[in-house]
Amino acid sequence: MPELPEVETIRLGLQKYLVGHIIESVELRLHKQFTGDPQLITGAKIIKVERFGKGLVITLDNNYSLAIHIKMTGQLIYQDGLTKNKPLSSKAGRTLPHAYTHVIFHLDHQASLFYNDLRQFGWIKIVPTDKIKELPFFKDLGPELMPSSGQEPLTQESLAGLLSKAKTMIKPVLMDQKKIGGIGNIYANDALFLAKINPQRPSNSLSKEEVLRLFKALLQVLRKGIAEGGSSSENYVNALGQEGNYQNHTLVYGKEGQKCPNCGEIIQKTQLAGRGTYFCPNCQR
DNA sequence: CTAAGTACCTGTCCGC
DNA sequence: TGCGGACAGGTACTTA
Repeated sequence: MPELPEVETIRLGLQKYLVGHIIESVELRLHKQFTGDPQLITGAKIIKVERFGKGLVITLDNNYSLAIHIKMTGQLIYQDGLTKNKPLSSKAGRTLPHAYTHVIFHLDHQASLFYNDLRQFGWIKIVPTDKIKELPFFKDLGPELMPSSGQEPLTQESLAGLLSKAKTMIKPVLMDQKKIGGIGNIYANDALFLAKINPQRPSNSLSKEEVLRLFKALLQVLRKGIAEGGSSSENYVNALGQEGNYQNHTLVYGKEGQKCPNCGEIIQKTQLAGRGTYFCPNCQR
């Protein structure tokens, strides 16, 4: 879920609702996920919200930014007098704050941004805006297929180049954020299915044809994910606390024992590099 | 350097 | 019904 399409959906919502707001105070209910002195950002105005891979950057007007990674179960939910009337998904907790709300940004005009995180893996860091790219996650992040903020997109040629350099299984290579930004388990499974490539194939064994199919498949599943507002198979919700729809459109992810949409063969599940891996043994050889 | 394994958390689901 | 164990998107760190 929080892969490129989910984080992009959150970004679109935050960009729409947060920009122009002033941060009046920061309420830390659990300190461990937050780094930096909240005093540095109180009174600052939010200028823009960008996404780099699965990471978010909220830029303020005082040369500081908030760098955020929601990892597995983080949620960023905006509420004000108007959005409060829209019901939150039960995945967002129905009413905020609750036991898993660890940070609250109190904004002007009685608005709030809630950070919920059941598993507490995510992080929020206050960083000088010109130092964002020095943070380990952002510094090492590889190029991505669908940049949100004007970076150069990963081309078919550069994908072919980086895949040819890796000898390990193709699926973990796709999910390596240092090589390609934004792809996680759900979309890696579906893209490999769409490209008819077995997840265990050595990365450098793909033909030119296969790399092209994979490139197109990755774009297709990521676009579909964004169009469906992300995947809420676990607890992902968008910036208004509502669920996405991609979980109802997955090709093979989560479909162990069901029929392949292509050939009718039974979809199998296995474990690859520690992650659940779904594939059609007939279509993906 | 790469690559594999494990840690970080809490909840859910499945089998006994 | 109750309980232990496996598993769940994703990095970050340690070990080999």
